[in-house]
Amino acid sequence: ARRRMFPSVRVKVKGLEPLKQYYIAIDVVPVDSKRYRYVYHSSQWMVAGNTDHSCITPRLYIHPDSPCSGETWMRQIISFDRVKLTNNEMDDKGHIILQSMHKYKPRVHVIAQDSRFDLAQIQSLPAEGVQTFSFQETEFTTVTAYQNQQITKLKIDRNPFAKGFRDPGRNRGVLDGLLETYPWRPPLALDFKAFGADSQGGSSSSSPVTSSGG
Amino acid sequence: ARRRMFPSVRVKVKGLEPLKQYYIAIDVVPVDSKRYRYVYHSSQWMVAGNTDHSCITPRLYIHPDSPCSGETWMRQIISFDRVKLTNNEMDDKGHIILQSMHKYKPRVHVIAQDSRFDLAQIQSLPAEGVQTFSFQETEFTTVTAYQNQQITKLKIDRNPFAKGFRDPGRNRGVLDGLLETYPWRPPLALDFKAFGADSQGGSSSSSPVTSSGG
DNA sequence: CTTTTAACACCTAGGTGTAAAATT
DNA sequence: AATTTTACACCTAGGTGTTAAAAG
Repeated sequence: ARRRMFPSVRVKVKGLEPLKQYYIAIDVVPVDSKRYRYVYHSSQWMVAGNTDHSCITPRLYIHPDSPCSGETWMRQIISFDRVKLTNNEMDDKGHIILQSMHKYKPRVHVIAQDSRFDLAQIQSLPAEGVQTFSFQETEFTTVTAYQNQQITKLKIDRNPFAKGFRDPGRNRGVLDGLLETYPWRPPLALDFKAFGADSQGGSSSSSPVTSSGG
Repeated sequence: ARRRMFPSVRVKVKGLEPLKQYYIAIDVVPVDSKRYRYVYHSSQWMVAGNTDHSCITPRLYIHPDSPCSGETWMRQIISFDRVKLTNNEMDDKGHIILQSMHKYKPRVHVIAQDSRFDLAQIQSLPAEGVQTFSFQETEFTTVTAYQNQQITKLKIDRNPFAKGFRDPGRNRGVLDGLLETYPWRPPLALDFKAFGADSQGGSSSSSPVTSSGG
C-alpha cells in the first residue's frame, strides 16, 4: 500500500543566495507518541494508546529539481506532489514510512550544497548547513480507510485522479463549508488514502519559507 | 513534434572507481554533412545534398540517475529510454535537436564529478574528466515518416506503446529476417517517428562501455 | 469489533503508428 | 512531388475512491 500525499505540500522560498546551490527536501515527523481513533458520533480524533517513535529515523524525500541554484528555487513554487507515503515498514522504494492512526507533520529542509558529501547518495540530513521549516496547518492524521466524509469529498473534488467519483449535483456545499473553516486556500488537508487525514487549522509564521496547499 | 528514441541506447560500464561520483550522459552527433533521400526501388539511402552542422552544439541528455557512484553505475544496465528527439530548432524543453533526413550517431559520456562546476546546471561537457564512447551499430537516419517498412514492423513488434498495431498473424517473418541481418540483439535499430531510421550493421569495440538495444 | 488488503472501474498522463491535410 | 504537421484511435503506465474480503 503506497499512495501519494494529497493535497501536496507546496512552498515558496526567499532569502537564498542566488548563485549558491541548494537541495530542498521534505520529511514527515510524528506530532506525538499517541495512537488515535476516530469517534464518529462526536466527529473527532481521540487518544487510543501510546507508540514509541523514538528509534525511527524519518525518510527524506529530496525534491527532484535538486540540486538547483537559489535563484531558480526562489523563482518558482516548490511542489512536493510526487511524495509517496506507505505503511509498509519494509518498503525498499524509498517512500516515506508512516504508521496508520497517528498524527504527523511534514517538514521542509533547505540544504546548502557541500562538496564534502553527496546528499542524493546518503539520504539523510547533514549536520550543518540545513534550515528546517514546518507549518501547523499541514498536520494530518493517517488512516487506511477514510473516517471523515468531508475529507473524502474534498479529495474527490480536488484530486484530478478521483474525477470518476465526482457528482455534478451537490458537491459544492460540503467543500464551501470546509473552505470557511481553514485559513489557507484549497487544497486544504494533507491526506492519504491508506492515510486519509483530518487537518488542524492554524497560521504560518513569517519565515523565509511559506506554504500553501497543492 | 517530439518523440522518444526507440530502440533506446543501453550500455554497461566497467572500470569506474566504485566510490567516486559520476554523471553519465548521452548526445547525438552528425555522422557527416550530407542530406539523404531514400530510394525506394533500391531500398537504400542516397546522398541528396549538403548541410552545415558546424555551428551547432549538440544538446546533452544527462541520465536521470546522475550523479551516482561508480559502484552503482557498474551494477546496472544504463538505459536512456526517456531520451526525446525533436526537429524543432526552437525547442525549449531540453530535448535533443536533430534535422530530418540526416545521419547521426549517439555518444555516451562518463563524467567524473568535479565540485568546481555543477553539470546539471551548465548542460554542457566539461573540458576534462570526460570519457566518450560511441558505437557504429547505433548509427541511424532521421525521418518524419518511415521510409522502410521493416523498421515500421520492428517498432510495432518491439515498442509496447505500438501494441495496438500488432497483427497476430504474420509479423514473425519480417522481424526474424532483421534479426539475422544485425550482429546485436533486438531492439535492432535506433529510430524515431518524426525520425524513423535505418540502422547500419557493425560491431562494438572492447571498450569499458558496451552497448545493446533497449 | 476494528483495521488492512486486494481487485476493481474510472480517471489522468503520455507514447504509438496511421492517414489525411498542410506545407515546401 | 517530397516532406512535415495534425488529429486520431489505441495502447502503456499509474493515481483515485469503492467495495468486499481478509486479517487482527
